[in-house]
Amino acid sequence: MNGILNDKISAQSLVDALAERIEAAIMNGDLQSGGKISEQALATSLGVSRGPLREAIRTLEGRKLLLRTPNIGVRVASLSPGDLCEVLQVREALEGMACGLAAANMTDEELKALSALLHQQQKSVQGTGVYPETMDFDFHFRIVKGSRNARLVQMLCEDLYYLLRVYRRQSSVTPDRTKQTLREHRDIVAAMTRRDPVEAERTMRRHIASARLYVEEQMRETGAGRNVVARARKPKAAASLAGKGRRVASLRRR
Amino acid sequence: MNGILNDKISAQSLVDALAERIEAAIMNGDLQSGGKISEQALATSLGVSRGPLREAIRTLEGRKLLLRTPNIGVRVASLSPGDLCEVLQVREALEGMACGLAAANMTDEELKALSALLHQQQKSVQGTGVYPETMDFDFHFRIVKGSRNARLVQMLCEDLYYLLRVYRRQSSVTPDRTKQTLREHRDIVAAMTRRDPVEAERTMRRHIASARLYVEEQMRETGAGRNVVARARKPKAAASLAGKGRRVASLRRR
DNA sequence: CGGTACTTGACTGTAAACAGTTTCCCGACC
DNA sequence: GGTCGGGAAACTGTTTACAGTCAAGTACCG
Repeated sequence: MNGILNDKISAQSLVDALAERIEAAIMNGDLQSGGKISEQALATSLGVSRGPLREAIRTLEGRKLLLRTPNIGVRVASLSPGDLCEVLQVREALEGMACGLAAANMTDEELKALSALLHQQQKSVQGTGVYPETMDFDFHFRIVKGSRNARLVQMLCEDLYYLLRVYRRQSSVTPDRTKQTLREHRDIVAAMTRRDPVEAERTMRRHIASARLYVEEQMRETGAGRNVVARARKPKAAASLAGKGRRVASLRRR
Repeated sequence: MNGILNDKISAQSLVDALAERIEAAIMNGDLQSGGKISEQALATSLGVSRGPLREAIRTLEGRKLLLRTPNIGVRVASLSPGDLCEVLQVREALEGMACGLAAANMTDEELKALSALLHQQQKSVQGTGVYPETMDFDFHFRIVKGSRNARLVQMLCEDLYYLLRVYRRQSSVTPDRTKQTLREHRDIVAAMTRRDPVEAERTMRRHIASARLYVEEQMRETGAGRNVVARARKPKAAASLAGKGRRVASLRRR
């Protein structure tokens, strides 16, 4: 049974492994957002049967990464700029709360480490003019975990961050707000170091709100900002998820 | 939309119907929280096969109503008071945000209707000393919808409210805070009527925080407040979910 | 009498076949 | 030539069957 599919580790159940792979495929762009997915084709392509695949789809459906229309099929969610704004509002509320809690609950060591990370970011910016995305992720991740609220952590890190990463993929709107981001991060750390939950929440919310306002600005410029992503009907994105080597599956005729 | 939670129609697919029924069974207490459930037994009991049932379970798993341990089984989530506090913190953040948005985005008519609902609550309290739970739900529901943020609506109304209802079932901690609740509702409506988003958010957060503080108070009184609900190991809660009429299935020997 | 190992049983995880519905294409009719 | 109807293919939804794994109960040995 093993050897069949789990080449790496992670995901002790096939369903979880599938969910991860599909998620990755969406990130990669192997599965176009808005595109329809054929269960059969995807199953063959991944080298599994439809049972586990359907369960994996249900999982991702719960995370709003896939959308199902009864008797029609499943398609990859496409975030319009409007949707993105909604998500960012939610994130503002949640991560603001998280930051306030973190200001109260993080240990001094954790705060020191966070401060160190901030300095790294600054150094990276001075050197290359930009800093890696993972650093930003790490920054927010640490603060959220510092809230000591498991549910908050899960909602932010497992649900929202994924969505945002998908969006970043689909429309590479990576504005050059590096300098401002850095300034805002500094304010956040400052408030947290002062152990001031109210101010910590305020600065974090402002930080995220400024990202949202940027998107809204973009929306006003480029038309009403309803779906930028094509509402593709035909594409049938299923293919090209070449299973890890076996069964290349040259289906897809037509 | 119409009723409280349109449990009338909905569920065109078997999987969705199952998810709803299991959810209801958890509310009812037919499925004890913390209890283990057997796929096979539940499937027979509901008169369906394991495929759709497993998908329904995945769905509810995503909503944190069911927990799965690989190769062991699925059990109903049991919210400890600590968990409840976490959920209430999340709700405070989200619904605070929603209320602020609603103060800006609700129409005058909607505000007027909200105010009317508040008066109904007052009248009901004057008469019976208490007002129906549905009224409270309706109140919050309208405000959340008034935020005009679909994702916020979904997270609050489809995820959190269910969880809270499950909790209310499992430990009937229904404190008599009617009077205070009413006062807080009045403050909220007042702020919204003034179209003051900041104050609206603040009052709503205070409203939810006071519920959380009450729970924390209870926790301090009744021990450390780790799981009140028994970590039942044997119960095998599956039975007694008599299928929709057909196939009553008197399995369960042993 | 207690502990350990083995056997047995049930349940989860997975795959494949079956049934119902939708959609699309082609032909006939207006 | 266009439109409407019928039929076929494909896909989703569902059921059934099989294999692997875990847990508990029992028997045997120390």
